Amino acid sequence: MTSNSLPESIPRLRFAPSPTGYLHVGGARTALFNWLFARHYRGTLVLRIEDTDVERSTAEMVEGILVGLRWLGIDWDEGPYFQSQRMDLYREAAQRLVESGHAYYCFCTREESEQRRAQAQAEGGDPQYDRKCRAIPPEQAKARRDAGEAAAIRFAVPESGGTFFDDAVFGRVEFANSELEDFVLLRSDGGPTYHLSVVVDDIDMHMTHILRGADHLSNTPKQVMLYQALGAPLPVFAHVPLILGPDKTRLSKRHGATSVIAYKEEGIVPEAFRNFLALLGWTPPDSSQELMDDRAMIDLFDLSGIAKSNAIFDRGKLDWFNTEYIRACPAVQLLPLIEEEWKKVDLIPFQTSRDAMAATVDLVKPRARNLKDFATLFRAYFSDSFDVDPVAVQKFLKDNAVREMLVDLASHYEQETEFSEASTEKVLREFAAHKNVKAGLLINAARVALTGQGVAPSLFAVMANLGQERTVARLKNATNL
RNA sequence: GGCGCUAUCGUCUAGGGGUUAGGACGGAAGAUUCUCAAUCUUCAAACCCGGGUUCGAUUCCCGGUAGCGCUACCA
Repeated sequence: MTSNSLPESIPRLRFAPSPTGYLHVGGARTALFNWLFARHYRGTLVLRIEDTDVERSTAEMVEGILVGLRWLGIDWDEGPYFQSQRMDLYREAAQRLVESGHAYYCFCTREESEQRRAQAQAEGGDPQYDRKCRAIPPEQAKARRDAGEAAAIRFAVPESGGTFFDDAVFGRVEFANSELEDFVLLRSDGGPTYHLSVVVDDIDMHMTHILRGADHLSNTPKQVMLYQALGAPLPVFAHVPLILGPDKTRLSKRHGATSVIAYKEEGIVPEAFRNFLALLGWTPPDSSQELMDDRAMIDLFDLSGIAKSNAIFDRGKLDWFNTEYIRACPAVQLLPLIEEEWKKVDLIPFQTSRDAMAATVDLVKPRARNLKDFATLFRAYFSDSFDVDPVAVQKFLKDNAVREMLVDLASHYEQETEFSEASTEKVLREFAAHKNVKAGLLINAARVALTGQGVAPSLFAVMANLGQERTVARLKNATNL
């Protein structure tokens, strides 16, 4: 292990996912909190991959996590470190614990101990490991080891007393030691278990704050014992309540998307997702402040704002954040994301300049719910090949006389030398008066012909944006819808 | 089962010994009439239950209940 030479004033945090192939929502929120905390206090954020379970760890599994973090916009200062490359460290630590009497060799096979566990439980007894091997004298254990007998290393939990820690969000949490079994530190194959590798790494990497999901709350006393046995100071523990599905059970695939990438694919803007996630379990000092950019979240983030109770993932609220972000975001910033959506549907916009694209994005974005809308609902604003919503036709364009009036109107527009929002409106209203129909009738009908949709921005703004040529062509096409 | 944690509108939450219990999302109604998934206005909607402490508990304490978590040679 390296020696601790870092000033205490610089917080060191870590996000330590296991390589599950994708970044799930809960992990993303944990990562975000760590990131917000680290940035707020100008600390260091370390990424560490907990891949001690070799069977479940592949490069692709790791990549999935990184992809999720990158999309979310969470960066880190150190790492990624891989626990699989630090095995010696864990073995050494386990060895030291045996030597100091804090741990012992256990020769029970997994099957044996499981069998005895099951039996004890069946007899209504304690299902904990029966500590059989704890009684083996150290010299004898060593002899058996030297003879090549396979053994795990178990931590020797004190048989009485209690272990406590002061959690930054939950306060003091205390456990009776009798509740804790002699847990395995090092498997008989020489690989560390989670408890050993986390605390060895957290000590070695000088972590000052452990911000993680509350599912680790009950595990923490074991880790506290390890810190103590290893002679290391305790970091600040801060456990964060879990995110649940709408049915109040743990968020899982049953609830739909659990990978953050699924939200990218649904057209969610990363900033909006971050904002939404941050407010799941955290509230800024002014609780009425919900829409926040990264700067505001970083400035305001603090452990004191973290809730104790679990939160339910509310998709509706996420969509609201998303619409708010799209609306507030300048079109030029949105454009790269929108272009990705266009690519997916092979849409090549007819606009000849980015300024023109941006202007059109600005026109339609108040009605956008997600990025996909720009390639689907709003397709007609960027492409001449677009679908016409049959419901809209039914509602506004079912009358043949109206369709013909649109064609008639088109020829009026064709002759205009000016083609602005004001002039197009003037022409249409005068035309309607002539025909003795309500302007609204024509406006709604023209909307469908121009955009394929029953919902759109102000019609004349749409006309001005589309330009004279396209407006005329689409109106003339009204009889074919 | 044991242990731990939690409990305010449907959801995210604020608050806190005396409040009309606040905000946001969602919902409902209305306005606008050039559509609405835009905008504006209005409304409905909560302190889990039972004891205790107290002049007074939603708030503090205890118990219950419920939910979640942990209880692996997974992380």
